[in-house]
Amino acid sequence: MATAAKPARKMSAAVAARAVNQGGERTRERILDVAEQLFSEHGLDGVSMRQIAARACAPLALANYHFTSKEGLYRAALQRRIDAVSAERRAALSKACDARRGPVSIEAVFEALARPWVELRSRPGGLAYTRLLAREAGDPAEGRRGIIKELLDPIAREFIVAMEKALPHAPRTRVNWAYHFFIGALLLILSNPDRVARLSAARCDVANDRAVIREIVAFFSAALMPAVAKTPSRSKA
Amino acid sequence: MATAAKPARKMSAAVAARAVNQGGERTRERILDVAEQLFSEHGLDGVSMRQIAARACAPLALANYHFTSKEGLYRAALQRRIDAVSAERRAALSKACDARRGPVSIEAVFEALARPWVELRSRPGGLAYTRLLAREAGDPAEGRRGIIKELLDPIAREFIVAMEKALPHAPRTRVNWAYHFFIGALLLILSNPDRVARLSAARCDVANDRAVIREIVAFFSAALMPAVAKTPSRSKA
DNA sequence: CAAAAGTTTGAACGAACGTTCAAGTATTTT
DNA sequence: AAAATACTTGAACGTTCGTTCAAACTTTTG
Repeated sequence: MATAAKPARKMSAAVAARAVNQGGERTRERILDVAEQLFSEHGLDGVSMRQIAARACAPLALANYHFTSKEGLYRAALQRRIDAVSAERRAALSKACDARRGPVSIEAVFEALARPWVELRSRPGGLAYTRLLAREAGDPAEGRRGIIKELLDPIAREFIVAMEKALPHAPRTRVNWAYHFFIGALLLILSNPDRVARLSAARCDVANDRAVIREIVAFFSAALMPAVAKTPSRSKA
Repeated sequence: MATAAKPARKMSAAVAARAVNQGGERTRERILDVAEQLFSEHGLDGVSMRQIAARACAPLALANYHFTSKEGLYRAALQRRIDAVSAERRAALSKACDARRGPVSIEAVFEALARPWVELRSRPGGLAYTRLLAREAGDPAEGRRGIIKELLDPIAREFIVAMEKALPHAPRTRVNWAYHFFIGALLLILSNPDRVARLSAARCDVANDRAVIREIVAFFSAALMPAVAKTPSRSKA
């Protein structure tokens, strides 16, 4: 029933591009843009289909035609960009793992974990998407919808494996905790950077992609690295 | 207007106890219990006043009589337990700071930060409350309501100061980031422990208060401790 | 005991909700 | 060109929403 509204089109590839752009594809994307924005700000239950349709300058019924239901639209908004980001993260991860230099660097793993998300913020619509996904990932009712489990759990396991590979002598338990601590820290920065800025004002430049990546990677690596390998840092000590 | 519904009662102290228990105070608390539970599960917009009233076995209008509005009920649920928890955290913090031994221990500060929250989960209704507050703290729209700013920002600043006192030689910026990373990690564990369990199964006993406190305190302390103080560990060097 | 204040109740208000439908236009296929 | 498919539209469906009101009941006050 959910697939009835969007059957795979059968057409010659030659005319596909024109048809896709002139057909319903564009307003469909516009609805997704608005849904991404509003859902990220107010959550699934905090926005109405009418608000989305109105801001997208589309009739209400069109949103249901394309996405079947409100939750269908929510899922579609979450799925739209996930493949691109996951591909970016996988590329960075395999680059970190298959490097010529034998040992896997934990810094490189953490960076592969964080950079695609952090830098997505400065791409058009990316900020809204990161907040949307961070909101869903932190939702206690997330398991009921199963979106995160479907979209993020597989790659999460890959990262945990990579972390264990980078830290072969560290206790598995600690590595697993480290992953969740890292995700928690990242989610907070993505979903509610305002509070970070409020409490730390000038000290934490939460809008600066490079600063955020540098700090979070350095911090979590330091927690896991053996003491000897730590750089003494340039503080007065 | 918001105060009109609940003027301070004038009565002799002798009969106060009986009156408070037999009067409206008990159903008021029952409504708050249900609101705490349902809001924590589904968020402010995911629950209706009718659902809350029905589960509390109270007529719908009574919830509005006691709390003026839906957001008033939401705020009241958040405010109900905050003072007790904050007092507990402040006590642990000042104990960590004013100890006879001169230097402040960063482990003690982190423990004062986390323990009251983690252990609150196993008290009646505490689990729901931690999720409720974690949900609010991670909400991008949190600033608009201002509840977190009012209830948690003051004590947050106290903890950041204590952390800086415990780590006088660490860069202030890093200490500030550390605070937010810690809060993010804690929020994720409190708000969505299901995913942690899903991904790490037996490895991370997220329901075990002592294990959670031990792991998070040890991990974040290790990240901030000067390299010299760390146990060398037997890794590849 | 009466007056006053505080609490409880059921019913109702208008507004907004998600979804559906039938009738339209545009595009693609045969 | 005709048939079929895809897309768009406005209107309406029935339901649920937060809030309000007036009339009860209960407790405290004088």
